[in-house]
Order: sequence, then C-alpha cells, then structure tokens
Amino acid sequence: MPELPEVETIKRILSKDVVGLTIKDVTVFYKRLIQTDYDEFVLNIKNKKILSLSRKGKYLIFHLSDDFALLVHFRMEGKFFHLKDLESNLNKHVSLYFTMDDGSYMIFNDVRKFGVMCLYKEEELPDCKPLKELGLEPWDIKGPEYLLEAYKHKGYMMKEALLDQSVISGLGNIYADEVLYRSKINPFMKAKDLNEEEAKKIIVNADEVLKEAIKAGGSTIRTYHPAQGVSGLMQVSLKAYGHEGKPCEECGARMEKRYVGGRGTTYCPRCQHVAPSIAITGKIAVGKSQVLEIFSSLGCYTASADEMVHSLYASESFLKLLKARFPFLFVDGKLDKGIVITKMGEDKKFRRGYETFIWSAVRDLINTFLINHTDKIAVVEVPLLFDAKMEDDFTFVVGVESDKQREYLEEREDHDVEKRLAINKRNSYDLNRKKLDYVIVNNGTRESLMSQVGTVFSSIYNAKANTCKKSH
DNA sequence: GCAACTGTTGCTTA
DNA sequence: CTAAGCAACAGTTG
Repeated sequence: MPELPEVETIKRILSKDVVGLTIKDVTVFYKRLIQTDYDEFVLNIKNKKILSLSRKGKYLIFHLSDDFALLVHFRMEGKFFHLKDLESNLNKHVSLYFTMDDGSYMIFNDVRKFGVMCLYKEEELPDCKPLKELGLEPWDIKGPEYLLEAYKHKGYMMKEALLDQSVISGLGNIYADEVLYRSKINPFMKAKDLNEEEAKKIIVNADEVLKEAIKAGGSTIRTYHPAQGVSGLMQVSLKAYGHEGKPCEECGARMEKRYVGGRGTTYCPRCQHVAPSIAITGKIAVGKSQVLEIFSSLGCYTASADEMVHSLYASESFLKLLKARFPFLFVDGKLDKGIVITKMGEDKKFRRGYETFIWSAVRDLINTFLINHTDKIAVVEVPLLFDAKMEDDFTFVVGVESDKQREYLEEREDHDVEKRLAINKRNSYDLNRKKLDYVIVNNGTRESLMSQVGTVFSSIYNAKANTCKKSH
C-alpha cells in the first residue's frame, strides 16, 4: 500500500533498526526485482554498511558505505521486514532478503512482485532514471505558479494530473481522490484549465493530507515491521476513497465512482461540481427516445446505449476483441448474427458471457461519455440498465412507463409486435422499479411528456445548484 | 468457478 | 510530442 506516507513511515521505523548494520549477503528469489545490472548489484551490495535512510516521493533510499545507494520502490505491495528469524518468514512472496552482520535479516516481501530495486553510486543518484523526472513534494512547492506552469499544456484530467509524479510526487490513487475531494475540484476537469485558486487549494490539501497520513501511519503501521503482513489501509480518515455509494460527509449527496485511466475515482458530484448524470430506462416502446430528446432540447448532453452497441458492431477493433473471445461466431472472418441469435436462445451460459462482454464494452463507452461531459447534465438512454447492473453509474435513474406499448409498436409498423412484447419480459425493469428516482408516465400528449421531463429536469438541476456548507 | 477489481509505474503503440 | 492500453503478478471479492 505504499504511497508517500507509508514510505516515510517505513523509513522512520527501519532507520531505528538497521542504520549502522552491514549487509553481509543478499539472496534473490525474483531476479526482475533488480532493475540495474544484476551481477553488479549482488557483487556491490555485499559488505556495505547502512549509513542512513532517506525518501524521495514514494522511493526509499538506503545510503550505504563506499558511496553506494540502494533505491527501492514498493509499488503496490512491497514490504520490508527486519527480523531475527528467517526460516519461518520465507514464503513464495519473498523476492529477496539481506543477511545482516548482527545475524538479523531484512526481508523484501512483495505479493505482486511489482516492486523494484536499483543500486547506484551516490553521485549517480540525482540523475538516475527513476528520480530524474520526479516532481516536487507538496511542502516544497512555493506557489500556485508551479502547478499552473506544469499543467499549462496538459490535456489530461486533474485526477491523472495528481498521479503524475513528475509534477507532484507522493500522491497515489487514494490520496489523489482525497485531495480533490477536500479541494472541491472536479476530478475530470482538464489540468490545463486549472486556475490559481484551485492550484492553491491543491497544494494546501496535498500537504495536509500527506502530513496527516504520516502522523496516523506512525501509530498504526507499527504492525508493519514485525513479522505478520499489514492488512488494510492506515487509520487516517479517508472521506473519498472507498466511500462510493455513501453520503458525502459534507453535503449528503451520494458519492459516485467512475474510472479514469483504469483507476477508480470516487468523488462527491455536488461538492466537486460534477454535473449529475441521468440514466433513462424502461421497457420497449414506452417513449424513452422521446424523453431523451426532450432532455437534449433542455440543454443536456445525451447519448444512447443502443447507438453505442451499433457503433461497437461497426468498429474493427471491437470485432477483433469479439472474435478473440468467441471465435465460433465468425464465418469467413465475419460476424454471423444468425449464430449469435440462435446460440443466445439455446445456450444460457453463452448468453450470459456474451451479454457481459457487450455490456462491459458499452459501460466503458458510457463512462468515457460521462467523464468527458461533466459541466452540464448528461443523460444516457440505457434500456437494459438493471440487467447490465449499471444503475450505480448514474446520479439519478429515470424510468419511463406507458400502457400504450402495443399501440406505439404498431405505429412503428413493427412486424413482430408479439415477439417484441415477449422479449420485453426479460427486462428486469419491474423487479427494480423501486430503485428509480423518478418515473415518467407516457400516456398522454407530447405536452404532458414535456412537462414531466421539465419537472424532473428542474428538480435535478436545482439539486446540483445546492452549494456546499464548507469550503477550504 | 469465473470475472472484475486492487495501493504503481513504464513501455509500446498509434 | 501526447494518449491510451497493457504488462508485470497474485490475491480478494461478488
């Protein structure tokens, strides 16, 4: 779990234990851990005394005798244990251990084996590849100009910006969310649009969050050092990370989570000025598209899951993925929809797998749409919202209902009215009806529909306009 | 039992 | 140059 605060804490604990000891020998179980020349590492690390420890960003540095320096990055799960007993602590997750001159051992335990070590000469250290590009730690940033300058041409989102170690070093996924939450900044806004006020807030809050965590880490991470592995996060009070679905502690709005660059991002849509998102769902031929269209006319961004599915089937890269997963659906290199339909009917397991595959692709597209449209309300029509388990991806869910489905289908000159109505039964809309935030009943005139949509819109719009109690 | 998700970073590809 | 996607790996959770 090492972000900057943990590395700092490990540094403090290990400093007390190992400074003054000499590394007599090293035993490596996972060679790729060593990023600099392996033979030189093994040769040069021996008989080096540990003079001191320091930290840069998330890197831990052992300063050794003869001007050597050992650079360690823990990545996701790396841990150091300083122990007297070796045998009982060796397991398949131990990547390496050092034998110390007092008979103790320093064991590097790394379940996922992402951790890395480098051995340099001290004079190489400032210019070595890992450290060269490292940005300032929050407390070393003199003013907002530093961030404004660094982000000036960056098209990435603020969430990505805080994870960019070449600008600010030390924040990871957890604290990046915390900093944005405390600063009340939209995680999806472009870094280049950051203003001076916001930059100031980020610097102050990053400083505070990390310092608080170091403080808390010092008391709880103690268990880190003696044998047993650490479980969970430090006891610092996190208000964003892990709070998806819970009420915001500031304003009570429901905390949401979206993915940016593969990293989960939790935020308060209201405090952090992320315009609400709305899902429109309902059975076939109840007027969902009309409702979507009305939202569009009210100035909302709109999208449709059905259209996304169509675009997927038209996309070369998607078809390639589909073929890799379900090769038997392809005849002469082309997707045979007949086979898909037949198999969907007779093979339940296939149907589940196929639907999951399509829905996860659609979900990605919806996520992309949402994170790129956070300044105004975004509305997406998702007919099978509940089947695809996407209801939690939106701030609000609006159901559209009508007892005139048959009429509407007939109006569309649909040849298979009965079949359509039968398919309808698969829609788990009824089962999930209580999850709806709003219901629009489409039984009357266009005027009635417009007025209902208008009511829903203004209710949501005004909820968004609520200001937060506190601001930093 | 499988699929999705997890604290990080850097390399490859377009 | 940027941007995205993936790879490295193994465990936990639904």
